[in-house]
Amino acid sequence: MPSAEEQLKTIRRGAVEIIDEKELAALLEKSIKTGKPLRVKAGFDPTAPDLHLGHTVLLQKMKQFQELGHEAVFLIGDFTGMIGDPTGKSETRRSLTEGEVRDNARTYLDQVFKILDKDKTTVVYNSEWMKRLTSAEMIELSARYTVARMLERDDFQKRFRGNLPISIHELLYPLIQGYDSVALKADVELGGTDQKFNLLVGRDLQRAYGLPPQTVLTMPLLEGTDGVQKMSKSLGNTIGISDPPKEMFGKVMSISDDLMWRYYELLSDVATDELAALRRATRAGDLNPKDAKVRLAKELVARYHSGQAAETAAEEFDKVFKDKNVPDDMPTVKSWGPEPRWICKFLADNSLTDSSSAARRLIQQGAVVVNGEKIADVDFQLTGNREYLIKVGKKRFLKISGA
RNA sequence: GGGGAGGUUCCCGAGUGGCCAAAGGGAACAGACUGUAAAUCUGUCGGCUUAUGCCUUCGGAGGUUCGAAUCCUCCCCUCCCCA
Repeated sequence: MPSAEEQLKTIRRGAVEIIDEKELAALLEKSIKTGKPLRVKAGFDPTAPDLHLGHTVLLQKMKQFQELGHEAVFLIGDFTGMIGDPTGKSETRRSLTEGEVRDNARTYLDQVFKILDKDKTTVVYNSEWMKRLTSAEMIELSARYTVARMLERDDFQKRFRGNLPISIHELLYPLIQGYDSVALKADVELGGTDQKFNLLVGRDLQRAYGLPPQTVLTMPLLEGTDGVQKMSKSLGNTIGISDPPKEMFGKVMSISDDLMWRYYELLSDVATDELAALRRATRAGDLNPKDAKVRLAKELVARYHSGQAAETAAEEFDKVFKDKNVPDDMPTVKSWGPEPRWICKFLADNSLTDSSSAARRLIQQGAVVVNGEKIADVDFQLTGNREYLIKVGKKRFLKISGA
């Protein structure tokens, strides 16, 4: 096991806040001395079935703990999921049914082990202990926290002041999440910055139950491909971890350079020192930022697909965009009888464009290339029994194979 | 229960009888520039075989009118205030 100082360096990477870093250092020292790993907990709300890179920031941090020899406890908040985390919500969230929660939890686990080491991860469901908690115990738990402290939370406070409803069960959410830390005797809990309040409740409750308080480590919310807003499905700026290799590669390549470094820091396995070197080299002009980006894109594609898929995606990418060639694998349709076909309709029928009107506009914009020649005539006819290679914009290709 | 505001094209949002396929912004797409970068600039952005043309669209259903997103009736939904 590396020294406490070395471990801290890794742990600090990308972190927004560590409460309290001195405590954590002490925990690490102790763990080294006793040979007992720390229990590092992170809870996941099984409400979102589609994971994207934003969700993996925490997993990445968990993995680092794992590699340092600690115990990763992956908590599925199946019980709390039925409440719905009120964090950042301006209104009561719909509760999920048990079935929905179970299904979501399963997809989570399928994806999670692409990052975490399955053999070194403890998976727990908080329904395990929460379902057994008696009403009396629940009341006892509630007695350890006050309404005033709950209302310190920004979102609750705003709603309270704004005379918006706060259901009682929403107040229970942080309490239960905190109780999870009690039940698990967690040493460290990881969470996004938006989770800070909940994480701190865990600390308080552990103290209230006579346990040593956990260290809280918050990670930033990853910016989406636009580089500004947090990655979220509703903003359409996500890179999904089940995106196909080419798409994932392309999306990573199109992020800005600044964002690239952010992704490196939060998502990559490239060691912190090496990363700093990469950055220096780029700034000094010794390394083309594009090459740094390729490396990142390859790493991510390899993680969620395979090394082979990453290589292929990279090759295709250069082929299409750098050398402006055509990709190896592109959709192909068979040619037809002798009669000519109007290109606009053809493009629409083969979903290269949304409609023939759209195709017409694209032609007018000079975006349609047939067999290497830019088409200018919106009336262009494709002849039957002939081979064609059609390109629409930079990314859409279609091959018509001869008869 | 009472009072008020509102539902517009992918999203936000203007439009209150014809000049509206509907301002503006965002997203998206295309072109230029590049490192497929990002940023920027330009253009497109309901559909229709080719259109000073036709069709569909402004919560839903009817109605008034030569003509409605705009007026009327009923219905559905959302939000706010009071109780």
